[in-house]
Amino acid sequence: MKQAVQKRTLETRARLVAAAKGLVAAQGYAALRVEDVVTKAGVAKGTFFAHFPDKDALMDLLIGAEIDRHLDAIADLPAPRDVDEFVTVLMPLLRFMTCERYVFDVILRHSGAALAEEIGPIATTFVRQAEVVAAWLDQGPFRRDVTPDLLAEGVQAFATQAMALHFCALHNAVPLDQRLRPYLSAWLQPGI
Amino acid sequence: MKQAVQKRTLETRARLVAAAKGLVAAQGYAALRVEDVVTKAGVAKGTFFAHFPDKDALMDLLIGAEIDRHLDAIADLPAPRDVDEFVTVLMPLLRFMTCERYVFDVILRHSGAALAEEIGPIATTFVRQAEVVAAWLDQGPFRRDVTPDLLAEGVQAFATQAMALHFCALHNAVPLDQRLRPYLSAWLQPGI
DNA sequence: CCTTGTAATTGACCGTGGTCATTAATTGCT
DNA sequence: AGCAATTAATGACCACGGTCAATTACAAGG
Repeated sequence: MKQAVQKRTLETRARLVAAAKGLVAAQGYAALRVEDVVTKAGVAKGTFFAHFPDKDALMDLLIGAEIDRHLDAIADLPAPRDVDEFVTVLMPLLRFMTCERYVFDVILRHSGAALAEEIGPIATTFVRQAEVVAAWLDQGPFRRDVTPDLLAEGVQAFATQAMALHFCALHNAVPLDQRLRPYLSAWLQPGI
Repeated sequence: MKQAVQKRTLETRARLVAAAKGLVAAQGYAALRVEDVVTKAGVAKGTFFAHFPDKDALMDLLIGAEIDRHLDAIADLPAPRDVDEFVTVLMPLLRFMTCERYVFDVILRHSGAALAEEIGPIATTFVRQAEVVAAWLDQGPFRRDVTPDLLAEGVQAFATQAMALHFCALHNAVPLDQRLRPYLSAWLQPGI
């Protein structure tokens, strides 16, 4: 007979997550060390891995939560009326996704799981993102020859492309939004 | 006064690369260990890092070379006449890129550098790939309202998206080419 | 063919993610 | 309360990528 989850377990997990959030706030994602997290949480190293399969799973959780916060804000907004507005509305989210090279890498690694059975926090946000975008696209002055779902997938593909290129263009600094706009014009309003 | 590169140096590097290629052929990319490479090459561990900044740089080299082989084959082919042919021609390359989850991750990490000053082997192949594709697009029955360069970037974006989704769809197995075709139809021939 | 400066090589060492047998805490049952 | 079964926590240990001061091989000038 299966036993219920112990209260202690939830507390420990909460302490680990809180410690991690504190450390990230102080020094960013890339600098996060499992050792530091367990020390700050006051538990042994092994305990961490009893709660998370690996460090990446914690990152998935932390970053997924942050993306969700941005999506909450975005979902409340009215549907954008053109590509410019579209990009503007998307920018805060994209800026977070590119706040650190490491963060973008984690997102890339986890976003792909969007169709798998056991999807993680980041993958879930990608599904949500596609839903929000698809809903917008249905209301705006955008092409109708393909389904909103396909259009939304394309938006994700171009956003990813723009973000990936963003990281190399350090010198040659084209801002992210300027990179994204021509992509989305061509994708959402071909021939215009 | 700067001295010329010693012959010994080139030999050592060649031995390292050869050892790595042998190991990859035997056990795949993900299982490659620096320790094994240096043992097989008959040098000390430190030597490896005198020749490559890190393990990733070796991977960049090995995978970049393999992508180049596929591009060589592709570049010789006549320009595809429609989307179906387009996808068919691209498939061998995409299949290699997705032969291992690890390989795809390495490619993602390095492809972004395509515009940076010091671009690595994989990033170089992405530039080449864009050139080949852009040349095709100029000859086929595809949209002309945007530049071939932009179209080619879009092809890369959609190919990446299709490959990323490919890895989650293990159960839900839609083949890669079937996933790519609707993307490219909508991108290259809107309204048809 | 020795001397001297530079480039290449070495391997002990470190940091960090991750494992696992052992120990401690908790719960359910009588 | 006492006992057995289950779950959580521990920390010594391992794997593997990467570092660096010391050593060796090399090439050029006298």
